[in-house]
Amino acid sequence: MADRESFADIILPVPLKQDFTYRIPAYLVNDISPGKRVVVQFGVRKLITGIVREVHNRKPDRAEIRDIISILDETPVLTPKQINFWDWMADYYMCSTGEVLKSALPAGLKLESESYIIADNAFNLEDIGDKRLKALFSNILRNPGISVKEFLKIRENQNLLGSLRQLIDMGAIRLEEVLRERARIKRVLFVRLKKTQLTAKERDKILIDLSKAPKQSEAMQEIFRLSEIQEGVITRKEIPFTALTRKYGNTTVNSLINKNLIDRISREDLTYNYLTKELALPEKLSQLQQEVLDLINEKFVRKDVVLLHGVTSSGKTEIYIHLIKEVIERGQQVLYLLPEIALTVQIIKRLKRIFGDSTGIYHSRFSDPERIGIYKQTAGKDGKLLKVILGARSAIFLPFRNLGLVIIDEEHETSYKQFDPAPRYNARDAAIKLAMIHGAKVLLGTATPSIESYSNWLSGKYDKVELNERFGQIMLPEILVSDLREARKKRTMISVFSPLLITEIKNALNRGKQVILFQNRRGFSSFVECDECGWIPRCRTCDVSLTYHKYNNSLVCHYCGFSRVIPAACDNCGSKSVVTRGFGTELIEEEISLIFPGVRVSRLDMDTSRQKGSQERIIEDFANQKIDVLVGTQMISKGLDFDDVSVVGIINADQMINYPDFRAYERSFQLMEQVSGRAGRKDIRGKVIIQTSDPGNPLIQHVRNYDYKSMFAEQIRERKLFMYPPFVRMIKISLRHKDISKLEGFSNILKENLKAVFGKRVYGPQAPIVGKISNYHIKDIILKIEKKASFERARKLLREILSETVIKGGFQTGKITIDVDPF
DNA sequence: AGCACGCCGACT
DNA sequence: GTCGGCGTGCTC
Repeated sequence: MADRESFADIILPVPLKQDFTYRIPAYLVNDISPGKRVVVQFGVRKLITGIVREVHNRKPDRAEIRDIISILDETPVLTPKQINFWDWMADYYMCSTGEVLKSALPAGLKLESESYIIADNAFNLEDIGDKRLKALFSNILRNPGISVKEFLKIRENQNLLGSLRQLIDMGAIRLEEVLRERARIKRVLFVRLKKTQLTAKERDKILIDLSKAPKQSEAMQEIFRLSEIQEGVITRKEIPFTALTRKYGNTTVNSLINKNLIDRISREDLTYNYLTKELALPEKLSQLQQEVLDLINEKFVRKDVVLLHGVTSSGKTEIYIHLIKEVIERGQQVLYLLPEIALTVQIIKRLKRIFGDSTGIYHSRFSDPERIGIYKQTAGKDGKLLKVILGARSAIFLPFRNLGLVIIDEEHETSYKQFDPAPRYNARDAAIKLAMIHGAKVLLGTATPSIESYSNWLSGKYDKVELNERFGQIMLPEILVSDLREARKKRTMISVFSPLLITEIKNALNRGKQVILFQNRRGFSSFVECDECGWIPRCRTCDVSLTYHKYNNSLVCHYCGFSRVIPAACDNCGSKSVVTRGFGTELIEEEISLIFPGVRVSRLDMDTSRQKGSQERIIEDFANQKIDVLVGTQMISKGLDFDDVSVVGIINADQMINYPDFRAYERSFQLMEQVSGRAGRKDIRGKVIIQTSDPGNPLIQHVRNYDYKSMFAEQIRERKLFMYPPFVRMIKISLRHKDISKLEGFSNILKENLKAVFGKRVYGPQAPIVGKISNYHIKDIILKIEKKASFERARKLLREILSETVIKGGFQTGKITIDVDPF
């Protein structure tokens, strides 16, 4: 080995921009390579895992360089393409590579040490003079091998760190860093024939030998049956151990093992990856679908990104399936992204039925071992290479070996954007970058394109294919508008329902059809108010009114979690008439069962689907006609196909349209069109009833006419006028401080410094809608950078100004977050 | 982000 | 006197 010292630049999971250079001890030099995980000491004692970026001989110019403690991987967990992708993400979304690491790796691959208290048994308790320390030490002796965290917990988090320090100084105890145990991977047992292949002759001999043990012979025949038989030759296959023991008993199977006929092996439990034994062929495409598929392939020759604009229920998924098939037949991998809420059992089953075990599912509801399994198999480890990955936004971080196609379904969905913590990335945009790194193609699918993607087509950056017919010529539902103002004036409202909606619900139920009611707000009501003086209970530490939750009769702050029981009387005037205002899904559900007694009504929102499997259960019950009316938030708008829904009611369209955000208009259109798409199937034309106080609103007309183009034209005019995307790129800088005057002072200094460079591109500082959260006051500054200007340069300048201003402006106690392309 | 250190006010 | 709150600085 070379006599020069070796070093490695390590990416550590901390929000610091640089890598950290450690020395590679001689005994590790041959094993280390970029992309592997290593254990290093960081700070005073903490041990953490980092990722090797580069191995080199350049000795850093600093006094202390620590050694790498150990290498965790035999083969890299990270490909060079991933490191490239991480760097891009950190740069574009203005965070550290370490923060990307935190989001990107499944939890089980990120180890952190914990401190354990080790008592010196030789130490004499009586040597401690201080009574308190003595008590503490004897407490430690009673809890051998306890972690500091645990110990603090049993001592009810009293601040004992100082006292522990004293005990360490006198030599009574010491702390030991222990890496948290790796995520335990479940293993399952299999048996298989001892020999790889058996001829018919060998098989018969075995059975003759076993003739005196009928039970064993029977089991052996079963094993033959479950193996692969071709022209009399038996090729061994792995057969679940428990399946055999259950049938033939433990001793029988063990005897076969002892007779050296079969082997028992243990494998990682990959049950989540097996499913269908029999694979189905993709459905035959309609002529129109086939034309669209051909067109997409044609467009891919010239453009890397194609937008598939297809109305709801036009059979986009089937087109995806055919496209996926083509790509994997070329030996490449496919990433199929869906918003979390659309990743339902329905779509998973559909894909697994076609692509079987080569399909991997990756999203937050899966356990850590499962995710690690998918992670490894995306790279082709564990003896298996996944071809199709169906996943939510974090699936973009998987170690693809040879990505050929990325499908981003429901590309307009806002949930592709990660809000907190950093990196605040948009998985749609990041996936396009990922595809570029791999030289892969991208298909964006949606019934209601985002304004950004549609204008990217107009500008020639993307290409576009349209699909304007629903599959099987089902008609788009008829959309009716119900004027709430008029109904209120005439006093014909029944609770929150207009007479038109009530009539349509009644008709549908009488015909044995189902109803979906959409309200994009969960809970019972949004807040309570004193009818006498107008007093509204608010959160003490956040600048919001408290939300009423009926099930536990409490008022809750949705920002910090503070809750109190609902007051019997007004805090302000003492009046007993404290009433609820606004409403959510919970109230609608209750009203329906009051107005239509005996009707089976259920609710699908975050509150009812928090438990694992409950979402699936509700959807299944509705699909199986066990529910008549389903009330839901936007969760019901995605990827669900029901055959017997004839009426969809949008309870309050104004709430969406008037939301103070520049995307509210676009978003309302998308939501209403998507929800409408749930109505009408085989035989009947569905009906959608939109309740609004503003029936003349052009947006309502566009929704009615399924007129995307007019909506787009109108919206793009406004975006241009008021300088919003896609004409500019925005960066939101959020400043938070407990001291409002410090916050105001600093935000003004920052604004001035930014203006000196960015001029009129700086907007704010302005308090957001919720101006205070958990006692932290908030101010936002927005930068709007024109499309034609260099965004890279803008980010660089911003970084410089920020670090300079923070140091000079005394804002070290404040918090700053940066959100690029915010929502 | 954690974590340790060090400086000040509130209690036994 | 000491506890513990929080501001400050550092991490190869």
